[in-house]
Amino acid sequence: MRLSRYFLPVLRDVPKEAEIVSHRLMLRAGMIRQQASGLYSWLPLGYKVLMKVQKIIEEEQNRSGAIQLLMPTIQSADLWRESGRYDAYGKEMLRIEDRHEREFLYGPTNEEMITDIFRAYVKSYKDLPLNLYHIQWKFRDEVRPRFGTMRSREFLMKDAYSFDLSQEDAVKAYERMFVAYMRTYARMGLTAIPMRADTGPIGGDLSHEWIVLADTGESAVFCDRRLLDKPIPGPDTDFRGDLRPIFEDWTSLYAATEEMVDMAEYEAAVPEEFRVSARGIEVGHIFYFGTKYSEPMKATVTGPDGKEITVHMGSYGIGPTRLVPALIEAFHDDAGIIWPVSVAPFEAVLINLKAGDAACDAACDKLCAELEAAGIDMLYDDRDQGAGAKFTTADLIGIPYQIILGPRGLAAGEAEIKHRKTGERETLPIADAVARLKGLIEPQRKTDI
RNA sequence: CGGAGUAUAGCGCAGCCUGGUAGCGCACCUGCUUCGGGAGCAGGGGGUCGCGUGUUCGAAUCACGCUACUCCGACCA
Repeated sequence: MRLSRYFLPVLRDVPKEAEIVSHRLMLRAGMIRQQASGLYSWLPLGYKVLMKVQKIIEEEQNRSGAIQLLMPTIQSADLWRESGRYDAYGKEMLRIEDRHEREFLYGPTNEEMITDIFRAYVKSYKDLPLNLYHIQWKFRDEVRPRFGTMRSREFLMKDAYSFDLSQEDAVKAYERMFVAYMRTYARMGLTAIPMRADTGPIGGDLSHEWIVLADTGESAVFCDRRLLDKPIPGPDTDFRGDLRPIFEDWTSLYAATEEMVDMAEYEAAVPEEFRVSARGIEVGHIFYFGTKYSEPMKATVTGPDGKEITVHMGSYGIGPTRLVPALIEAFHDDAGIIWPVSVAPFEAVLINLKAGDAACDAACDKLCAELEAAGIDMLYDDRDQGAGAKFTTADLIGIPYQIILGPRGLAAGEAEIKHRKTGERETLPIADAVARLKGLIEPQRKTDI
């Protein structure tokens, strides 16, 4: 992608409304634009990151056996009356009336709708277990939206729903999602710690949320330091097998958010040298809630003995529009964002130091074409601007590798690679640049960690 | 929902107290010179001063009302 032809409205000054670093950087890097309180447009660079995050989520959901579909944003009030949540949900739910004065709502979540789909088609125990998910915009009319897309009113959420014959089976479904979540965050380069959580208005009695440690996080958390370097289950994990040992391994060490923490229990469970008391950002939340929805909504299947069985359900949420700022909170420095390769909007940026110079343009055009042909997601800064402006932009938007070529290097037959994360620079023959960048980038794509 | 605050060009701000017809930096456009860490010079374009009502000969400026947005607290992917 040639930057001169791209749409990247970077800001020199920080808009005054932005308080936390991720919000500031998303605005400065031209990733988002606020349209109203808690409502954002995703500009091309931001959207590209959002889609990379979404793709990783999809791949790991699919790997775990969940099946993707898509439900609408607008839902009928009648469905929510069946579960009793139409009245229970309160003002956070955006209620809408259509031209016929029928009542609708902009979905804050989809338990009712997925249960409706399930009960319409699934009649036999032989069709279980089943886990259906979608990635769709949600709306919750937050009292106080803030921190950019971290807490917006309209947000994208991956929500999965599991259906099982018994509590025992439902817990297995819960464990599959648990492992899928561990892998999802790891592929984005994030260290996210599963913590026992309050079940909130969704209800239920088994719940974990994943927390990324960050000073700007909204919740206080207490956990065992040994959770931070625990190895993540690999790509060969058998999701049809017994995941109990992995689940127990991860949940054996103490970790809880402020709503759930019992300080005496925490101090008893965690030796002092391993205690971590910090702030964190919630990036995912999973629940087992039994028959809370299947019971009132009559989601049943016929069992082997011919009797009706009310299914046990769980729901599993990750917010991609929150993960993007969470990633920035985790990965940035004074100069800007530092994307992990797996979610970077571009994997490398080619900086033409003297755009307009015929020889330099020709060499850069050729190198860029070769890098693209090698499968690298490239941004090509071909703008007619000073070198400083280009370096500043590249640093700000956080592209993992900068490959720098100018008249001086061209005369020597050399290009330079700058590693955004470490600041390290290496000079190498132009002819070696493609192989070198490929070698650096490919292992970091984490497509099969 | 309680408390505090802001609203003037795309962004950041000054002007308001003490009313006299709007300014600075960046960005943008043109030309020339530049080109390894946000280049220089010269010229240029762009504003219903959030909205409404009032006071006044005259309102960005004073008064009243409204709206939007932000921050702090109670709630949440």
